[in-house]
Amino acid sequence: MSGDWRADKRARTRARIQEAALELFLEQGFDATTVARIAERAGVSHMTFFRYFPTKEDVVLQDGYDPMLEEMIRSRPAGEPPVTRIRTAVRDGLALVYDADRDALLARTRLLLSTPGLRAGLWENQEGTQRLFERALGGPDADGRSPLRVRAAAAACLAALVTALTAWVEGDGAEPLPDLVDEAFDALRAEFG
Amino acid sequence: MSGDWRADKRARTRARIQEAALELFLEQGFDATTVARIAERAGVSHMTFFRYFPTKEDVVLQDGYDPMLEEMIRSRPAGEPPVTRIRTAVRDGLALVYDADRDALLARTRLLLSTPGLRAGLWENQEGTQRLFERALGGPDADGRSPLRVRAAAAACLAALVTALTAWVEGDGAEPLPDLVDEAFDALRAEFG
DNA sequence: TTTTTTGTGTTAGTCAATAACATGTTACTG
DNA sequence: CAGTAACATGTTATTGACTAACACAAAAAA
Repeated sequence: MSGDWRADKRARTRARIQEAALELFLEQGFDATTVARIAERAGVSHMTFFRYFPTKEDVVLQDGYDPMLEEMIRSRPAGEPPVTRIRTAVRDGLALVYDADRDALLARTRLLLSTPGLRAGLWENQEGTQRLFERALGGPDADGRSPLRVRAAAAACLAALVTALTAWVEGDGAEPLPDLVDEAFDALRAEFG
Repeated sequence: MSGDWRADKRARTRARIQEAALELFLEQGFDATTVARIAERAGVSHMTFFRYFPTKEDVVLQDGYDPMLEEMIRSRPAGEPPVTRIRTAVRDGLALVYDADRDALLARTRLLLSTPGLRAGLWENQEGTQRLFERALGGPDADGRSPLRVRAAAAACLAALVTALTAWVEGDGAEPLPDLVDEAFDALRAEFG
């Protein structure tokens, strides 16, 4: 088989570029770091960089959390109200990353939220997450929910998630992230109930 | 006084650039239109373009709706629940633009939502709108609402607004926009109640 | 009139992103 | 094993957004 070999190498090159980029971004800031410099540190040419990541922003934006989130939503009891399933899955999924990698998550999220260019890309990137929520809301037990209703609820869940992340970063990670997620979802229940 | 004369001329130049840009964007698409071409049609140099708009995206993104929205929120009865005030203000404010300028609003919104670069900038731009909602929620009668709760609710309102706009564009403007805003807010009440 | 302010143009530059083409390296095939 | 196809990477050149430096003109203020 050939794929194994190549896929492995590809994955390693990809990781090397991503690490080099994150280091440089944290050292000098996103805007002050050129793609050429990242490529240099990763030991590749700037063209190779763009073959792995379509834009400079994507090096930071691509997190692979969606599959895990989807799994966590699926594993929730079927009877639960959809929004609750999403809420719990988000809280517990984030808790996993939080426990394993708190500091890295904090640094990356701070970078993401404090750099205008990256913030903008964030929402673009989370279109995937929104559709994931829509599937959870409009799936099997979508009792008469209109598409608009499904989308509005999914967008609100995403808003809660991002709000929690923002508050977490602004408090410098003092409060436990999962608690903030809970608070954000509670806020929507209280305000829209 | 000097300012009057100058301010007028500035405003006219600004409007000329914005019109030229919108025309070209609708004719050829956002990406296919260069700043140089916009400047040419507006009769200015490309440097002048950037003196009026910091980025190419800002020509489309800058709508001046926030002051009107703020006024409409303020003019709501004080006893009303904050989310209802926002909801009504958004619906009625949008209805004003809708009645006066439906086709232009549709074209501009479609352009905004269908161009990746502009979509990304949308959220960045609406940070102002979100803070406006936060003022409405956390203002005088913020009975024990935590900052996080205020922000989560404001973000959800914004999500409802954008969801309604998206649905409106996707349906090619068939449904009246104000109705969609109502539906989106109803969805949140139903889903989070 | 002189001086300063303000708006604009010109020119030259940086940097992200794309395209075209060359090269080396690994995998298949006879 | 020779040869060829497939793939990853590099080199070079180009476009286009955006910035900085400096020059110039016209109107405002002195």
